[in-house]
Amino acid sequence: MANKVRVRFAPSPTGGLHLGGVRTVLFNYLFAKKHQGDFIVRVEDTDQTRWVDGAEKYIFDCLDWCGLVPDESVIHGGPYTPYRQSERKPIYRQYAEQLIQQGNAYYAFDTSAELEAMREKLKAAGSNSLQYDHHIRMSMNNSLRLLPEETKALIDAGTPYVIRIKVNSNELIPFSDMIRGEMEFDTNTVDDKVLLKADGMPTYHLAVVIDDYLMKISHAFRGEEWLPSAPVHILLWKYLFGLDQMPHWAHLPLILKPDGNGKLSKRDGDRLGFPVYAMDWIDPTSKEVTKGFKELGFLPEAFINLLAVLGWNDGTEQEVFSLEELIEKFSIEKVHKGGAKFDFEKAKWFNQEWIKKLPIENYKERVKEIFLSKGVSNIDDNYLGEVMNLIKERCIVLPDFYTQGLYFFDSPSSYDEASVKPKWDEAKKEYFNSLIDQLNQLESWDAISIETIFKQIATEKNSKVGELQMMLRVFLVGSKMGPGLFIIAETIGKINTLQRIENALKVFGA
RNA sequence: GGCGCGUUGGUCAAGGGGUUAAGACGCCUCCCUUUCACGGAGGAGUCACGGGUUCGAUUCCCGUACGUGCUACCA
Repeated sequence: MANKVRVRFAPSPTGGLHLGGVRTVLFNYLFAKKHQGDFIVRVEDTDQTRWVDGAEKYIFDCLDWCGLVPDESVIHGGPYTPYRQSERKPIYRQYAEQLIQQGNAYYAFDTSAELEAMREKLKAAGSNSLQYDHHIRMSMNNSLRLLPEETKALIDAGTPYVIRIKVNSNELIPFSDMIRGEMEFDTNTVDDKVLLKADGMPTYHLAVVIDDYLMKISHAFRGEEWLPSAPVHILLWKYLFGLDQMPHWAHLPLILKPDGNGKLSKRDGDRLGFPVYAMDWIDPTSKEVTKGFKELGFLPEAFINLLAVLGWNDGTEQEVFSLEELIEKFSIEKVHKGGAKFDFEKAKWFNQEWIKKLPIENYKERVKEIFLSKGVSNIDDNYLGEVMNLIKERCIVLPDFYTQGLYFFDSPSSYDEASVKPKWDEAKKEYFNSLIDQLNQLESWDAISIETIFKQIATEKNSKVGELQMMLRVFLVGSKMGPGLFIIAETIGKINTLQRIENALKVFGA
């Protein structure tokens, strides 16, 4: 395993891709790229009952959006095809049988009713453990207790069975984690996990070990929720391929709910009003849409950035990192051990930073689509670019370009009357009428010239410039918002400016 | 219940036996702007608790509490 760095992300196609999932991908990816290694995506679809149509494609779409491109996968190909576990089904049984030959596994014929009865019995007896383990396996319906010919007869008769690992009692399993350091598990607390299900599919436990071996995975990153089953995987490595072949493990901390009590779930996003999935996920049966970061107007650069610093930092004060910087600076040793609560406010801040940082060309098309979808047509690309540069520092998510910039495309549909009316009088009216006259004669339409005239008339009429500016702003924009007043006038052009002042005069006029 | 993992401000976090315990988000005040932002200057707010070890613990050790994960023929 001292060879090439090879890591894998192993999602189950069961629905939307969660924040935590993307972060796992990201850490895998960063580690691989930092060490000139390979990033593999293997689809773990061994549970046919949970398989969801479209989920696999959706996962790859998300990775694509994030810019985390696999080197090998179901759709990218590679030397270890197939990369979908359901298509590798025949491989697993052979290893399960090998374990039985070696005495490290056994056939179990217990029905789910029998298993339940066993657990009830243990519970009634006040047992601390409800597990299928060395305490009870000799009283269950399996090949350990049955005579060989009885087992054979059951199998020949087509009785459904599973294959379980046989975990020896009183063994200590040392385990080294790149993030958590040295640990030890007591096999007395580990149960005889099912390795091969009755339908012939492997469980996760068997499949990861075999595929990680076959695909020559050197480092395995996964969520902390897998830590308790690590001893099963280690035992499997020991029995099947040897511990020296085993990848280095790293168990990532969990991303928790902002308000405490558990790991972040899709439900929390719905409840608290923020996305949890990378992209919109449409449930194929219910058609229910779960909003994603992308559709809410996040930039992939920001999304990656915010995920990277949730549980990791480089020890400096830097917080804004590009993917390239992350690859360069990432180190697994600096990943936190404790879980982190997700903070949507901070997430938005990252997006704002990236909107300001990136050239608008990076996201202009997406902004254009937003305007189009809101019914603003005939958008000139150069004009849109001008507008975007003017307002980008007041946008947090992409749709803000619409709310912050609509007046560059349409005249105000209403005015902030409360700001204007109390100060409106004949003198103001007179002022704006001469402003119209003077602007009409203005030859070069630029912010400085407009401002010069604006102030010149104010001085002549002995009026307060500030108050007039506020009014002109309301006339042009509709409310007290936006960048420099005269640059707005310059941008929307002479005709629009004069038109808007006249419109406003009609409203506030007499 | 059992087993695992964790615990620095409201949140993300740096740090690590002796420090005024960084920084960021959020919040508050002020400046800039007769707008909204951006930007700038300030402010409030923290080492879970109890024992050790030590001249000295936020830092090391042990407990406790709390949080969290697992305890499926799900991953």
